[in-house]
Amino acid sequence: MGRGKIVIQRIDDSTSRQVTFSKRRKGLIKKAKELAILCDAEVGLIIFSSTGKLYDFSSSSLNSVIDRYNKSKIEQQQLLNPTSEVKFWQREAAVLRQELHALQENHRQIMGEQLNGLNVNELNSLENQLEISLRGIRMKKEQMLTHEIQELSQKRNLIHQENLELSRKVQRIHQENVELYKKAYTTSTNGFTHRELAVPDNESLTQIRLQLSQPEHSDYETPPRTNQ
Amino acid sequence: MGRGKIVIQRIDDSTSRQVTFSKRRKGLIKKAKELAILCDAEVGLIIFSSTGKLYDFSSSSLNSVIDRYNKSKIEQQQLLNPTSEVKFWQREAAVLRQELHALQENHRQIMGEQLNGLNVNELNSLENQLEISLRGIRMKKEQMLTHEIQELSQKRNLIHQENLELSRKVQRIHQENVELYKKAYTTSTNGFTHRELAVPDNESLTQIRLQLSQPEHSDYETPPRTNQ
DNA sequence: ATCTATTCATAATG
DNA sequence: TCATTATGAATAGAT
Repeated sequence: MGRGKIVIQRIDDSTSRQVTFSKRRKGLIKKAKELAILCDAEVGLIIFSSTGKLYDFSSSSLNSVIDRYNKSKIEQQQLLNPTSEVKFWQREAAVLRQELHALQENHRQIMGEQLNGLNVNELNSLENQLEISLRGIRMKKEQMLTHEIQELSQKRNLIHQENLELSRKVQRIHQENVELYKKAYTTSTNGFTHRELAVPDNESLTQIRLQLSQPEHSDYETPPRTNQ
Repeated sequence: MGRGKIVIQRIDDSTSRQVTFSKRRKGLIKKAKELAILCDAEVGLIIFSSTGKLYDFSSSSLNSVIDRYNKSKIEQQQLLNPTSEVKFWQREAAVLRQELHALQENHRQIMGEQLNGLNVNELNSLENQLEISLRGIRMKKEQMLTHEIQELSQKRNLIHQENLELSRKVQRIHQENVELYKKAYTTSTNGFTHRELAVPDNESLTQIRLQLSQPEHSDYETPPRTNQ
């Protein structure tokens, strides 16, 4: 790319060699930078000119890239030297790395962070996915509420039953008392006073019934939670 | 670069994020590779995908790049912590490294190893440089040869002079002998025989002269070398 | 995985 | 180093 085509071989003229070095070094570093950004890659580049001058570039820190390179090389050697256990865990790690990566990617999209690269279909699919999730969540919620309502209803019925029984009990006791009272009244010849055995009036009995049939209010403020 | 412009931020859609990661990772690694080759640089690249998978690239070995990086970082820390002696030597080393590098570059070019990147002007300049060097070398060589020739010439003259003097000496001795002979011949009345005093002929005298005028041959095989 | 309309990176140049 | 521009390369979006 230039005024003319060139063959790739050492440029003999030192001046034009230096000029070309300067231009191409700049271009190379630019492209390395772009690759790192565009493709989310980690890139390290080291250049020594023919006069020994050092130029370098790294998307992060060159030392860290070199460290990673060395580790990677060691890993590769270990893969060639197949100690089964080491190999197993390396594969395991590789698989996990992949999965993690895919998941992170998906998560970012779900969180609506990077929707730039998606077309309408993909956006629709993402929307549908989210709607399905939402529907599932709502269904679950409804189930839970329905269940809770049923439980409360049962509880209420139970309590109502108890209430009725208690009412009957009270009625019975009342009746008994009335009869005792009548008996005592008709046989008052022995001179005893019977203040303690006052006959309760109907109003009092009704109050007792009402208190029993009213459930405790606190039961509703902290409803029982179903797991999941 | 694509059907539409995109903003550089994390791609939310995981599928397209992965697709983009795959494409861009490939592109980035390709460009890192090209930079290393084209510019003679040392490059290390480490990529971890968002799922933790490791991908890497290095122009040499990632561990060596990381080591160099760590050393470089330690150096930088030491530079911030200015123990004067340490600092001094570090600067010294840096300067030397630079010089060494420049020199190596130059040397490679001079040796004609890598002329691909040079234009015609640069090639001309290199050619000129080499021609100047060559001219210098040739000049020096000529100087040396000229100097040697002069020396030899002087030597020859000297020897020729000696030769002439010796010739004259021989002539003189010959003359003396001739005269002695004549004297003896004319006064042979005492009965002595004079075999020992034979008069030498002209041919013999000439032979002696030639032998003296011819310089020793070995003098030429190991000529005297001027320093520098 | 493949294709292609677009945007982007950069080689060449001043 | 800085700015500009023509061109090839990378890649986003779609299939």
